[in-house]
Amino acid sequence: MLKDIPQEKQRQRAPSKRALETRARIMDAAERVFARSGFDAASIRDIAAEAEVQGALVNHHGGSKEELFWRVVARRADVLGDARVAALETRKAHGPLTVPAILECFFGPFFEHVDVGGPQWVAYARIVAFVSADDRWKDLAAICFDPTANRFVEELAALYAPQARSSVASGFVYAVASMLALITSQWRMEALGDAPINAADHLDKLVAFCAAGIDAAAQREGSQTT
Amino acid sequence: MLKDIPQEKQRQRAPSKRALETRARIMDAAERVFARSGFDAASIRDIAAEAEVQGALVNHHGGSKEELFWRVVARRADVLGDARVAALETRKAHGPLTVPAILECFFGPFFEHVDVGGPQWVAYARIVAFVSADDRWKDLAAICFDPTANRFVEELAALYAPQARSSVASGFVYAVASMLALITSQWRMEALGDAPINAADHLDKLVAFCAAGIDAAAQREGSQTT
DNA sequence: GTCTATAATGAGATAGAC
DNA sequence: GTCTATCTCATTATAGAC
Repeated sequence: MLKDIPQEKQRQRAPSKRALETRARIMDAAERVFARSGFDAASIRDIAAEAEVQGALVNHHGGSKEELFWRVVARRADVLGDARVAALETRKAHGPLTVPAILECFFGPFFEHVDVGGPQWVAYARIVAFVSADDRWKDLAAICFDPTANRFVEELAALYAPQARSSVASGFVYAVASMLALITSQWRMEALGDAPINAADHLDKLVAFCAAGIDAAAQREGSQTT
Repeated sequence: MLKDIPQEKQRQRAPSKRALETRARIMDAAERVFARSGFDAASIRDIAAEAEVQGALVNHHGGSKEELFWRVVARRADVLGDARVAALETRKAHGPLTVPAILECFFGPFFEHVDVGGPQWVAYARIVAFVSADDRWKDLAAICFDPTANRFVEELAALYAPQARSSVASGFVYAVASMLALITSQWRMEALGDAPINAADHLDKLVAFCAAGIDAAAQREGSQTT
């Protein structure tokens, strides 16, 4: 995926071990700072301070601020996209797919990474929410997210008549928006619901919400075939 | 609503007509610039240029950059919140409410304003998407959006058993996220769906998606009572 | 690969004339 | 209310020593 970053310079030699550690520390720091401040409010200085390195090193390892942002997003999008497609393949090998099953393959790897990877993956999720809400990152989203998204829309669309395809695509975008809302707006759900939230229930409820929604939207245009 | 803005200064005299026009022009310009750049990337200078006034006038009429942002959001949130609640009251007077009916009262006034008000309301919608995705505007969201949101969650929750309330609240947050996605990510739906989108169908599909989703999520916790 | 020092730019805000 | 001019500050990025 990194090869898709415009003007990505090809490195001539393998970086040293120390350089790799420094680089990883800078990427992680950038991820956290971008997550809490957004792209514009984040400064290279903040990132350098968070990584406990000098400012010039951030430019050295990450390139310009914008290149750094692309790298931060692409790094995890790669891993996550592969995990999602793998989950889909595995599920498919065990029997016919359903809408909830497909959504579980999309949401599941994400929440598993959040569970085991902790704050870094939550930070990534917040960044994805920023990227999705802002036209300015259209190209980034297209390169990093579209291949996986297209695959999932195709699997979903296969469950309905051809004329329902655009409804299914809309439903999938709503589902992604809902998933991101669960990450960024959990406090809001708790405030409106007058109760703290059981984390374990959340994924199930999200799947139930989106599966029913996609089915209802698709049924308006064509009948389910499986 | 403006009274809720911290440190809002009470004016001593009614502003002149010219001042009102200038002020409105500045607010509209700020709305457009904030919508396309977000808060941090927008500059007072950009806003002044967009409004065709001098930079100092923006500070004079809008206060600090952050105060200006609050004002821009609060101005429309007020109008929209009232329209939504009014739609709900009217509907309620004509018979028992349903989930789709409640959602239509929430979504409808918004899309009507977008239709008649055009670009300024679309700009507002994009700003709301930014506000919703960013923790930093929690207080702004709580003051401007929560009263209306609470009212709608209550009406929805009244259709289900008490223990379903937190599921209904989650579903409502998902619904709002989906509504914003329709504004900010329509291009994405069209790209994934391989077809341009019929604008008139969109509201219906959004309602169908969210109503089915809320019902499914709520049914996991309690049975519908009406 | 890492660091110090600094160049070059653009930001928000205000003082004070009209 | 409006405008000009400017203050003060923080930013990104790089040059060059080690």
